[in-house]
Amino acid sequence: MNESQAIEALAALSHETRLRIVRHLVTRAEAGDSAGAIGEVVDAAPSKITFHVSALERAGLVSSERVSRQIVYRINFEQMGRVLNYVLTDCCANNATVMTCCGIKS
Amino acid sequence: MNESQAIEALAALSHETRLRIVRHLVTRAEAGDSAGAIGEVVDAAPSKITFHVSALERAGLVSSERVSRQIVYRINFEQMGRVLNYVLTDCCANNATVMTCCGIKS
DNA sequence: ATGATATTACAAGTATTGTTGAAATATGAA
DNA sequence: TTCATATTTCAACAATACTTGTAATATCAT
Repeated sequence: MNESQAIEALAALSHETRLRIVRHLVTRAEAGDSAGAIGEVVDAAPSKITFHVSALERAGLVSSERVSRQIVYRINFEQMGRVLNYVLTDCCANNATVMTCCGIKS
Repeated sequence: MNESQAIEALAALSHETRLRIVRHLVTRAEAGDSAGAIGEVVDAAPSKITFHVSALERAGLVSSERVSRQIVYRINFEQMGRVLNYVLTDCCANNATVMTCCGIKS
């Protein structure tokens, strides 16, 4: 993960609706969820879901797969971890205080 | 840390100049650095530094202290850790894959 | 007080991002 | 093919964020 990828991911995460989408998709894990179902959970119109979920997908935080009439979105756990690792390592130089406050032991 | 604080912090981190400022202040640690010195390192005009460093300060990621004619800025390591912890815990439910990709053992 | 230095505040303009509703596309069922 | 459902695309608009240069403020030294 390079700087511009990290910036895109951080920007994608810095929005209430998108954070709600992420949280919901995390609970769905491998099952994922359709745009329509996501829209009901986060209470947003279809075009809004497309807009925000596209931002998450561009950032690599979410993947999509068409399943018949629906498009199923899934969270990309690896990418979420990479973003956190980028901030921790490339920005904070694995600072001990940051790691402790982040809840990391070693 | 609540959701809106996390969103503000993530937004603050999702900008090239601000990320450069953070990286620089991390290397300076407790010593911190003045606005002018930061401006030279990240190659930005004074008003630009004020604008971006203010965003970081509003997000609690940086603190400031006047020392004679200069204002010294310091990174807030605790807050950096809290943001990462928020994403890891409140958004990713401490998912094992996320933790592994983030470089966390336990 | 005056002048020099460091920083911030402001205003104007530009750019980017987000919202909304309507039209277009894709898929499956009758 | 025709209809219904699911999603995307688009255009117009609103709201934020960023940049730039200039003026204002704060501090220190003379």
